[in-house]
Amino acid sequence: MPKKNAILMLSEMYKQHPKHYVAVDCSIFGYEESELKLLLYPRGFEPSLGKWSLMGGFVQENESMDEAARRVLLQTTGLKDIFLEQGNAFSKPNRDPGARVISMTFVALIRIDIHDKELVRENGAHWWPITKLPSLVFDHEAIVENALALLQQKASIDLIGKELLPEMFTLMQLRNLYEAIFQKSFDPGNFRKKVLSVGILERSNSKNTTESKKGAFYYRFKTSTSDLKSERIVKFP
Amino acid sequence: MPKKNAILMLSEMYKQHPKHYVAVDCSIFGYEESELKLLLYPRGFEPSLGKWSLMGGFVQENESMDEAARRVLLQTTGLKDIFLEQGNAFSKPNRDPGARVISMTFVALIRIDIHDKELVRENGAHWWPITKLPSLVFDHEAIVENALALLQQKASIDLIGKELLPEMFTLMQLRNLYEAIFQKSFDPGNFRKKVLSVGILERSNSKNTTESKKGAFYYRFKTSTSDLKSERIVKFP
DNA sequence: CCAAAAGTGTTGCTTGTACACCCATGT
DNA sequence: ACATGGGTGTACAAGCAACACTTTTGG
Repeated sequence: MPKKNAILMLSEMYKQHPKHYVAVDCSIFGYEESELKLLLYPRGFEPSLGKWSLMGGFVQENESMDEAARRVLLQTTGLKDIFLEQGNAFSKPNRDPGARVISMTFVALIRIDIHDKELVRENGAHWWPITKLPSLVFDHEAIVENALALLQQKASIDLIGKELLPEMFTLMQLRNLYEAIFQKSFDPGNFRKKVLSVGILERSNSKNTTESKKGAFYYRFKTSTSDLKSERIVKFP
Repeated sequence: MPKKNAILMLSEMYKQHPKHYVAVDCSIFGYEESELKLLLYPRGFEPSLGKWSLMGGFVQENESMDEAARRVLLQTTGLKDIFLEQGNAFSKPNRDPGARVISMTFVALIRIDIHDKELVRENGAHWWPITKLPSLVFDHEAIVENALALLQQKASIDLIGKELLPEMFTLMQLRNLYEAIFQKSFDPGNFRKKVLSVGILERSNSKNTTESKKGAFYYRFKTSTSDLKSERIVKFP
C-alpha cells in the first residue's frame, strides 16, 4: 500500500469490489390476549409458497438501515416513532435463493391496540403467537430466535411495557407480559415489589375491575425525562 | 401485492433496488503492559490524511460478513480462529465521503503475544492504548465506542481473558485486564473469589515470581467442553 | 360462603463489598 | 525489617425467592 498510489486508490479502490442488495427484516412484536405475538406476512409465490415471512424491505440510496426499517414499519403498521433496535446481520451468500441479499435484522415493539389494522389486513398479514409460529421462509426462523433473545435481554435489564401495553395497565397485565416474553411464571408479590422498586411507574386513581373482584389500580409509565437507570428485572439462574 | 404478479415479482423484485458496497470494520483489541490496546492503521492519503482508521475490508460475493471479517483479521494479524463478535451496523448514507458504504462492525480479541508482528509493522499499523486514542477517520470513533461497550458487556457476563492473555497468567494479571477494560479498580480479594467461583480456571503448579516477592500461581482456562454457564462478573451499580 | 386476585409482610439464602489479617520473600 | 503482593476470612448490607397472610368482592 505505497503512498504514491494513494490518490489513485481513493477513487479506484471501491470499484474493484462487488455491490450487494441490502435488506432490513423486522421482527415486529405485539402483545394481545396475554400472548406475545409476531407479525408475519404470507408468501404468495414459489419457492416457499405457503410459508410465512418477516416484513422487510431493501435499503435505498438515500437512507440508513434504521431509516429503512422505520419506513417498512410505517408502511406496514402505520406507526412511526416506535421502539426499534438492531439485531444481528444475516449474510450467508446463499441465504436467499432469489439473489444474494445481505440482511440486517431489527426488533420492533408496537402497541397492537393502536396500529393500523386495515393496513395489516390488506397485506394479508397475521399476528402469530410466538408459541405457535408457522414455518418461515429462508433463515427467518433463526432471525426470530435472535430477535426473541434480544427482546428477553432487553426486558431483563430495562422495564419494558411502554412499547407493548396500552397507556394504562394493571400490574397483573405487566406481569402477564413478562411471563409471555420469558415463557415462565413469576411470583405475583415479588414481581410487584420488583417493578415498583424501579420507580418509573406511577399509580393512577382509577381501578380495573374487570379482571378481578377486588379491582386493581391502573399504572402508567412516568413521563420521566431523567431516569436511564438500568435495573435488572429478571435474574437468569 | 396481488398474487397474479407473483412470478414476475420473484424475478424482477430485486432489480428495482440499489446495490451497495458493504464493508466490515474490525475493532481489534489486544492486551499488553497492563493496557487494553486497539490496532489502528494510518491513513496515507487525503481526505483525512494523518488520521487513523480501523482495519476493514469489503464483503465479496462468496463470503458472509463474518467470513469477510475473519479474512481481514487473517490478512492483518496472521491469526485465525480468533474471538469475533458482531457489533452494530453503521449505514448513514454519507458516512464515508468516498462512496456510499454500509459497514458492519466486529469486535475481535487477540493475544498480542502471538500475533504476526511483522505483518502489522509492514502495514504501518500501531497498537494504541484505549485511553489515548488518536483522532479517527469518518465515524470510526463511534464504532470504537460501540465496540468497547460490547466488550464491557461481554466481560461482565462471561469471564474473558482466554482471548487476550497468554496461556498462563496470574490472577493479578487477569484483574489488571479487567481493570483495563472497565477503567476502574477491583478489590483483589473479592475479584479472586469471584473469578474462581465461576469454576473455569485451573491452577497450575508453577508460580510467577517476577511480579511479586511471594510468587503467584499461574492459572489457565480449563479446556472445558461443557460449561457455558453465564455468570455475571462485574456488577454495574 | 368461597374462589380469585390485590396487596403486604416475613424469613432465609445468596451475593457483593469493604475490610482486616496473616504469609512469603526480595531488597 | 519492611514493603509488596498473595491469599484467606469475616462482617455487614442488599437482593431475591418462597410463601404466609390479610383484604376485597362478584358469583
